[in-house]
Amino acid sequence: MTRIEKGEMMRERWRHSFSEWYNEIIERAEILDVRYPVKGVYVWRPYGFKIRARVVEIIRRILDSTGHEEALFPLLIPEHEFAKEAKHIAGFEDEVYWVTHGGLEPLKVKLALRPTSETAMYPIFALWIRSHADMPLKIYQVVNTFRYETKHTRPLIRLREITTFKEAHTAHASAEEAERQVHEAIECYRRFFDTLGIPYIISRRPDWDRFPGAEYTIAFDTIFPDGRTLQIATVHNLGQNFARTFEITFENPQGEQEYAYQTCYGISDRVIAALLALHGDDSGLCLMPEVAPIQVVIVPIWFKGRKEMVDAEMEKLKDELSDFRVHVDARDLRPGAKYYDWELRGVPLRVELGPRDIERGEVTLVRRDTGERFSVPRSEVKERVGEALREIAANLKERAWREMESRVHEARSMEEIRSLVVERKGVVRTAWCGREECGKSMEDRADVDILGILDEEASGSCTGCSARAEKVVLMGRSY
RNA sequence: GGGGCUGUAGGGUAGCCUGGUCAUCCUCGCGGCUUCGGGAGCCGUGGACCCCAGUUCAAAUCUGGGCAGCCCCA
Repeated sequence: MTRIEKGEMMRERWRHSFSEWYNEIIERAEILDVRYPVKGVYVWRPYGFKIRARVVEIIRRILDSTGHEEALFPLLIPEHEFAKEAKHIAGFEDEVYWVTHGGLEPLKVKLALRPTSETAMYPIFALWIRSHADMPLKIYQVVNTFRYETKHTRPLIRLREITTFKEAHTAHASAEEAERQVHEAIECYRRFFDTLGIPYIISRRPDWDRFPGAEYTIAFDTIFPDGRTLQIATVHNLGQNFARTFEITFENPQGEQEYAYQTCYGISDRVIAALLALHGDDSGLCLMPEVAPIQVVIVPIWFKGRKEMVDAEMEKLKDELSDFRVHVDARDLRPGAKYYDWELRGVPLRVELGPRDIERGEVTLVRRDTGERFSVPRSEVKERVGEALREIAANLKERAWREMESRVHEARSMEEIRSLVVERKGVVRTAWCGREECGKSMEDRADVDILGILDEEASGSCTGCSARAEKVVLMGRSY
């Protein structure tokens, strides 16, 4: 049996009862406690929180290295600022939480809990920016945001409190520079998802589905095992829309006042949902070594009369592996119970150490992703563990990409689109004439959304109206 | 947006239709002894009817409301 076949066998329930798998694993692996008594908000447990912290560190590293600076803006936004940009508020008004009282006293100015931070940041950007020399301004923050979701909430996927919104906001002295910033943001996010081994499809959202107040929106989507897509990142070119509203002006080199050109982009908790969901299997999580709180778990195999010898060796082994995040499981449980436990939690590599290994001068390694068990000489353990972790990361990434690509289909008729998506086969690529009216009609007739327009040449005729095709679009059902 | 289902120890459940005994079983927690190369065994022990109101001699069970969760459709 090949490694790939072995891995596939471990994903029956993951693939066919994904929703059930997801809910169960999130809780059993101690990522979140979903029992908090408010709808759509959840508790990060220590193990999940460590994963979250690693994910945040990766995006920080990427943003810091590309000239972004971290800041922190307030959670509360006064109503008069929030309401300034007409399209923006229209897009959010039915999902904003309002603080209306201080104690028993009604507030004179209602305060919104940020659903996103444009209207918190931009009045201040207007104070910070005076000349072209103050730009580019590239600010980001990692914060919680609130949205009164009316649809079915799901842990990390549809939240009322997004706990880990990584939002960046930039301002530039020209439209061209803002356009370049959009591309830089896309490259940053590519690196981020590549590091996490999360596969993605990049597309431009149709005009009727862009961010409220944006000129256009570029989105990253991934595909879950149930065939539904998950938006995992968006990048918006705001043009001068917000700058006009918030009077973000600067003096250009010619000495004239001009409105700033802005972009913003963000990634929510959903990236963690994707990270956990896409790399799992029937035994539980399968964490990328980069974000695993424990990369290597050492399980001692004790026998009567030889426990001290095993423990002594185990201490030495732990020191030898100190370059990695190592945990020694010295609990008074049978080894098998520990194996199941750490597999559920997704520890990428297990090291078993018993009398037999010690006699042979070896240790036993077991890979979480493939289940392979093999012995390595004790003298090479550090190198071999490092090598195994690298292979696991590469395999997880490759497997996730292969899995996602198997859910992308070509369709040439409305019926084909409909049946592929309804049968939960994933998403479809199809040709479109580019007219909004036709696009919306395609969505209605197929009962499937147009997710985005791909950056590809179209050929043939539009699947919706038979006119000449201008675009290739991605259609599917999303979370 | 529409519809359906559910809430009983930390987790999973039986009981509810047809109101009445010490609320069932598995898992789990704690103490102890023996064990340990894929979920250990034995002994002892601990822990629950979502909340508020109503009906009734009597409510986990019936009725209404609230809160929370799950599923399906748009």
